[in-house]
Amino acid sequence: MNSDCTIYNTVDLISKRWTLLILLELHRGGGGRKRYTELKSGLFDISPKMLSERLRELEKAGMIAKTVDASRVPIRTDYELTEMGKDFMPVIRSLKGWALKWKGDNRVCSKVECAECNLK
Amino acid sequence: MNSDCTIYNTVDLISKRWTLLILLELHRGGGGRKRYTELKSGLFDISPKMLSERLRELEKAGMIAKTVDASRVPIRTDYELTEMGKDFMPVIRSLKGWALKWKGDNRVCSKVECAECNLK
DNA sequence: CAGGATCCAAAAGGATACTG
DNA sequence: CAGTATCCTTTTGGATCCTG
Repeated sequence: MNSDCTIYNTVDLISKRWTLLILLELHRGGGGRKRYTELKSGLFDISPKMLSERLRELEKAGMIAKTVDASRVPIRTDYELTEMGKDFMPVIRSLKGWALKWKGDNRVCSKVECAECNLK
Repeated sequence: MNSDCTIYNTVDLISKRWTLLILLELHRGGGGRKRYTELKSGLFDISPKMLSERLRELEKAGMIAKTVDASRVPIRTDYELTEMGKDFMPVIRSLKGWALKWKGDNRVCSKVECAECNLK
C-alpha cells in the first residue's frame, strides 16, 4: 500500500500477533531485563519460532534492545525496552482507556497474570 | 488466548488489515456520512469482499453505524462513525504522535490524499 | 539456554464474476 | 449502487526436532 508511510508501517509492526503482548511482558513488574525463557513462559503459549521472530522485528524497529553475555556458559541473553519502546506505553494506555470506557461491560479480565491487562 | 479479555479483543479488532484505514477514511474531511463506493475509491486498492467484511465487523463492534435508504433506486447506503468510533480517534492520534517523535526520520508520507496520514 | 530449521495446517486476503 | 459468492494464492502461525 504505502510502504513509505510511517503511520502505516507502524500499524503494520504493532498489529502483528504477539507483538503488543511481548512489549507488555517486557514492561511488566517495572520493566528491566528479561531472558528469552522468561518471556517464553510469561507468554505461555508462544512457539519459539514466533518469539524469536517478533523479538527480531522489535529489535530492528528499535523498540527493544538485546544484550548477550557470551563469557559464561550457557550464554545468557537479555531483552529490555529501549526509550522508544518505553515511550510506546502511553499509546497502549490510551487504547486501554478507550476500551475501559466503551467496552466496560465486557470488563477487563480478572486474572492477575494476564499480560494484556497488566498495564497500570 | 484470552477471549474474555477486553484489551485483547480490542487489539484483535483494530489490528486487522484495513480497519484503521477505514476508520480514518470515515473521519476524513470532518466526518459525516460516506457511501460504500466512496469508501472503496478512497481506499483504492481494497477488494469489495474486504471492505464489506470490515464494515460488518466495525458495525458489530459499535464503532460505525449504517443507514440504508431503500425508498429510492438504487438503494443508498451510508456509513458513519458512532460516538464510540469518534472517541477512538485520540488513540490513533496518540499512535501518530509516537510515530512522528520516534520515526520522524522516515517522515510521514507527503501525499495529501494518504488516508493514513490525514489525521490532524 | 537460546534459539534455528523444517514441515504442515489454517487463515487471511486478492481477483473476478455476478446480482437484486 | 452495494454488495455476495467463489476460487485460489499467499501469509501466518503452530508443532516439533535439532544444536552450539
